[in-house]
Amino acid sequence: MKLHPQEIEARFRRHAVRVTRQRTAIYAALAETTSHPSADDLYQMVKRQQPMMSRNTVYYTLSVLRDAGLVREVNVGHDMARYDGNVSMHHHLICLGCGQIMDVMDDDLNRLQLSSGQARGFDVLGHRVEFHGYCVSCRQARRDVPSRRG
Amino acid sequence: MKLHPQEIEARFRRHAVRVTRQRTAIYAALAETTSHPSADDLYQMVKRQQPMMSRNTVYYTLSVLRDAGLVREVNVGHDMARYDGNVSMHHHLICLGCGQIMDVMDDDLNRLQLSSGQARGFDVLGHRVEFHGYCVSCRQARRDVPSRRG
DNA sequence: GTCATTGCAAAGGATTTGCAGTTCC
DNA sequence: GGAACTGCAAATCCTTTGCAATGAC
Repeated sequence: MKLHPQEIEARFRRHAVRVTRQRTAIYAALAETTSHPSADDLYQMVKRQQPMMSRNTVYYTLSVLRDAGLVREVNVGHDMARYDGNVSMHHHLICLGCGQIMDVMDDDLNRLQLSSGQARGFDVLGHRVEFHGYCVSCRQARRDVPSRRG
Repeated sequence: MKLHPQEIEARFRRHAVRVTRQRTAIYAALAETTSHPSADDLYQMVKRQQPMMSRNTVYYTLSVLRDAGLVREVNVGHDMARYDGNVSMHHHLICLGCGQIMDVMDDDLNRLQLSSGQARGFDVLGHRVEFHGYCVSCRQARRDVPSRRG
C-alpha cells in the first residue's frame, strides 16, 4: 500500500521514531510491497532513489522500526531475515521452491492457544503459524524436472 | 531418550545413512536431550567423548541426518539453526528471554489446514506453529530488572 | 577397491560494531 | 546543543567449501 510521507511521519512520531529521509524511504518501500524483502533487497530498492544510502543504515533502521513495532521481522530457514510492513496479526504461507512468502489472514489461526498444561508456566505473548509447500510455478517446475528420486 | 548404539545403527541403515563413530555420537547426543541444541552446542557436547571431532563433521552430519529425515532443523530468529531429534509431528514453545525451546504435542495443532482460497494454489505439505513468550525464570528476571519502559 | 566421510584451513555471506561527521529535535 | 542517526570500513559470527587422508561397505 502506497503511503503518503505525512502518514509515515505521523506513524514515526506516534512510535517515537525520529524522522529522517532514509527511514521514510525504507518504510515507504516496505509498505508498498507485499513481497517480504530482505534487508539487502530493501537496500537495493531504496538506493535507486537515494544512491548515498548505506547498507548499514538499512540494517539499523530496520532494527529501530522493528523495536518500535512498525515492522515485523520474518525468519524463514536460517538464511537472511525478511521484513514485513504488515504488523497486524497474520500468518505466512511459504514456498519451499522460490522462497516467496504470502500473507494469511485467518481469525481461527489468530485465536490458537495452548492449554495451561502445555504452556508450562510460560507467559505466552503470541504465536506464529507457517504453512510450507510449493507455489503454482514451482509445482510446475518440479513436474518438468523430476528429482533423482522421481 | 537414551538410545542403544544398535538402535541408532538400525535407524541409520533403515535410512541409508552410513554408520560412523562420529555420526552415532552426534545422533545419540541429540536423541538424549530435549534442549534443541545448535550445531555448535552439539560439537561441544560430542567433543568431550571424541576430542578429534571437527566442527565441519558436525555440520555435515547434521545435514545428512536432516536430509534422511532422522533429525529436524528448527530455525528460531535469524541466528544459528537448532536441531531436534524428535521428528514426529509437533510444534514449539519458545522463550524470548533465554531462547529455550519446548516441544508441544497437540493433535489439534497438527490438524490445522488452510482453506483452498487461502492456499492460493500452493501444494501445502506441512505447517509449523510457534508460541512465543517468557518462561518462568525469565518472567522472574524481567520483574526484578524492569526495562526502561517499566 | 571405491566412494562417501572426515578433518583442517580458508572462504563465504549476512549482520554488527567502531568511529567520525551529520542531522533532527 | 546534544543525543541520535548516517555512512564507511573492518570485524564478527555461523556456515559452507576445497582438498587430502581415512574409513565404511
